[in-house]
Amino acid sequence: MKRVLVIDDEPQIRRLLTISLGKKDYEVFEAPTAFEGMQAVQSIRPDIILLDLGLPDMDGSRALAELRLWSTIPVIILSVRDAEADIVALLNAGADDYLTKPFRVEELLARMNVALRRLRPDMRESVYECGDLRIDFDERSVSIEERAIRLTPTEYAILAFLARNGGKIVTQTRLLRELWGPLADAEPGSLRVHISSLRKKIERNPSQPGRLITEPGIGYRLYCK
Amino acid sequence: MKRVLVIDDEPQIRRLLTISLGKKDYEVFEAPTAFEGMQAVQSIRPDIILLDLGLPDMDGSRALAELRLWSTIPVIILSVRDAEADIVALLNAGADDYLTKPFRVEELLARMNVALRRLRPDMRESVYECGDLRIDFDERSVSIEERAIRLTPTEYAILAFLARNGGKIVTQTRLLRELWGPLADAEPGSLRVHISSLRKKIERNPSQPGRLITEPGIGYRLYCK
DNA sequence: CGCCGCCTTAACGCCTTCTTAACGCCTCAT
DNA sequence: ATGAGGCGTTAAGAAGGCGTTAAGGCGGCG
Repeated sequence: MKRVLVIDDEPQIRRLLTISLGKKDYEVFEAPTAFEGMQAVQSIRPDIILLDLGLPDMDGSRALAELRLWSTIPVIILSVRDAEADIVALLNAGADDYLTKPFRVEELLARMNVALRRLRPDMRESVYECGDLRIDFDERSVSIEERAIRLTPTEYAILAFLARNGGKIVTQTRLLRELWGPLADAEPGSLRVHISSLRKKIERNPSQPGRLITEPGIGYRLYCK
Repeated sequence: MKRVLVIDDEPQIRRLLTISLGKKDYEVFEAPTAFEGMQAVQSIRPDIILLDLGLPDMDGSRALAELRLWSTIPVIILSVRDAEADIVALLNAGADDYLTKPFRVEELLARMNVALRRLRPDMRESVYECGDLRIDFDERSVSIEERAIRLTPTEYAILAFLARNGGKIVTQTRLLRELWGPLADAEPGSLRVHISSLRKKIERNPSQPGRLITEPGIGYRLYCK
């Protein structure tokens, strides 16, 4: 569910966008003036902005320039003007796209997707953190108290799987299947060895685990202090 | 100085683009067919691609789909077709923009800037610097303590790819795909040799790497001191 | 044609990682 | 109390990954 802010002074355009975007998993917010639009950006924190150029109170390019002083939210310009100079100026001022009215709704949606798609990598949080233990799934790195821990592939796989299950109990069979695939007839013995060596690396006192907890007869879970 | 690959079968379009983009700090490469284009992406490693839809040997959307299997290089579609369905399909298939021929050159340049601007920040930096190691992506040159290092094309490709991934672990398979393309059945053995000779050039003590770190069982990463 | 630089392949040895087996501890049920 | 089974630990062996070197092939260039 993405939030989109429509800044346009024509009520019928806002209505059209509210309806058509509302059907497509967007939460739509409206602002009739640039001034109210700027305020709305602050309070609403939209994921993307649709900005009309013909606003009564402020030139669209001025509004965009001001916005770009402090925000990198994607902005798509909607305008009746089709002059190349306008388009170039707005795109260089930081707009992400420029559509000429009357625009086609499906195309607008596709172009909104493009603008949002390029944003993903920075937005995505892919770290597990719990006490002083930290797992960065992107970097594939593990650290305790800021100190990096070296794990073997299997050890990392176990820890990552338990972390992804967020403290819930994971049965042995599920872990075995996760590590060696559903077909392999995996030995529980091998798993026990990996658990042991993993504990040596992430537990203060490996003989009394504080994180990697055994649930007797069931499996294991990652306890978050 | 950015590299742009123009894939279009009409010589006059290629000529027009080569001239007008050449004036604007672009190094222009041309390919008349989708097939040659895909090969050129491999060898040239452009920063952005302009793709015509009306290619003789392959449908443009097919070409884009294949490219997107392994690459995220920005692609702008150039086409005579103006049907909404086409535009939406291409944008959803991973295109970054869509311009209808005849297009306006200034607008194209502005839209190319937008596409390049949206890249991850670390991707569009033209130099990588870390300790005494310095990589200039524009010049394709590498230096340590101000001393220039001579690297072979493959060595440079490995180092540059690791640097662009900013210290994160890069899987062997990803590195192999990056170097020899997605189709090639690449030999890990060859990669190991290149890594070895690369280390001889950039490491103080190649037998105990301080920069180009091996992550056993996974891949490599460039460690920034 | 011969030289040179680059890439690939193969061989070998080292080292990490995984597996297996043995043993001891604990818990629980009989 | 005692035996059985689950679990943790350790050590040893096997397997495979990785680094290195040398040799051969390919293409560019004088």
